[in-house]
Amino acid sequence: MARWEPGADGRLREAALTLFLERGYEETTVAEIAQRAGVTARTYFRHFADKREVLFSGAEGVRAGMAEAMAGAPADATPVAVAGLALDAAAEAIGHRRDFYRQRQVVVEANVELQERELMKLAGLADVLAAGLRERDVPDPEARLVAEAAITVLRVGFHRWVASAHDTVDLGVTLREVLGELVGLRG
Amino acid sequence: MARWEPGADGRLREAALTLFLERGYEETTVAEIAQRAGVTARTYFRHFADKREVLFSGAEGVRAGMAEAMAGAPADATPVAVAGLALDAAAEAIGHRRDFYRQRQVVVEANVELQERELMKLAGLADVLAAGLRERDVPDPEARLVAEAAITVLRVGFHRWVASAHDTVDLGVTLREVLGELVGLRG
DNA sequence: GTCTATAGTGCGATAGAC
DNA sequence: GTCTATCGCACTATAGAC
Repeated sequence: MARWEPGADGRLREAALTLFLERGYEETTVAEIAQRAGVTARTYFRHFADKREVLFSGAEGVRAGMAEAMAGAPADATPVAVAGLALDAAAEAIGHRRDFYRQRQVVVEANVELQERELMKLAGLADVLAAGLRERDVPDPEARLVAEAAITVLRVGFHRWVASAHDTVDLGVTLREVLGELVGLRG
Repeated sequence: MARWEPGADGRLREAALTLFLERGYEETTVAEIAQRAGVTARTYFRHFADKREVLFSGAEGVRAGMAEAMAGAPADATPVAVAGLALDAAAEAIGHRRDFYRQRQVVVEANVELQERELMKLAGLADVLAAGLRERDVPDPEARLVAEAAITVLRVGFHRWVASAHDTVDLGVTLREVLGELVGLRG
């Protein structure tokens, strides 16, 4: 038998979400999460930079998907069209686990620290988008604005999607709808 | 002579910004800020909910200004026009102290925790905007989208403004420019 | 105004995989 | 032997409880 069971990372994530749902984020200590996952608190902090990060480690996959989608977009695509493809990729990375994100959302909405981290992760995605647009020679004032606008679409659309009463709602479709509404805005 | 000097609040704010600029946010303890302001750490936490909040207490004035501007907007104004008036009010509350916000920005950009709090304050302003639009009978999916889009304008425009090399740039003008760019976006 | 719990860090030791 | 994941302990500062 191995000295330790493999997959500490996944066990910690699952233990954390379960405990946060049962007793709340603040009322759960890192030591308790670690114990439930069969490791020590010191190991928790080796996997996650801080207590909150256990709920947000999925963002890396989204970043990668968006960057790849932008790099592969047609050369003549407009900035907004490129952002649309990046949003499609985000939907691809997120949209197949609505149950998980609904549970996670309950925890996040109950705690300000977690909301802060969520916004920071979204800001990081905006940076990825802006960098991807600049890579395609979109000049910086416009690249920044389109990137931030696309993240607004992601935030608003994601919220509609997790709050929706129907399982059948597709995240990708929702994001495209919101993007259409945004570019349709008039003063 | 009074038992304590008046304006502990203002002294704490000033002491905090000075120390954060000199030695960095993380390297400064609450006890040091309190000592420089002539109070105890306990008093610091009576004035500010946590260590970070000392840099963000100005947000309340912005909230109030935006809410008032929206309530006073013409009855036939479009949602985007109402958001524009709210942005004008935000510029009014912020724009006259560019030096302060430039210094503050140096501190915030050097620390992730502070960036998280900043994003949370902006999200709070989005809530104010959405509520103000709903008050004017703008239905909720649109109210939310316009509110979040306006905060995108505020974020992008504020950043251009503090980063500008010229003292003469006006925040209100900048926000109007960015709002125009956003509603001008096409797919 | 003091006391305490918890988050988070640094470092050395350990045990297995390769 | 090297590399990696873990433990265990000592330690500081925040933040809240008493």
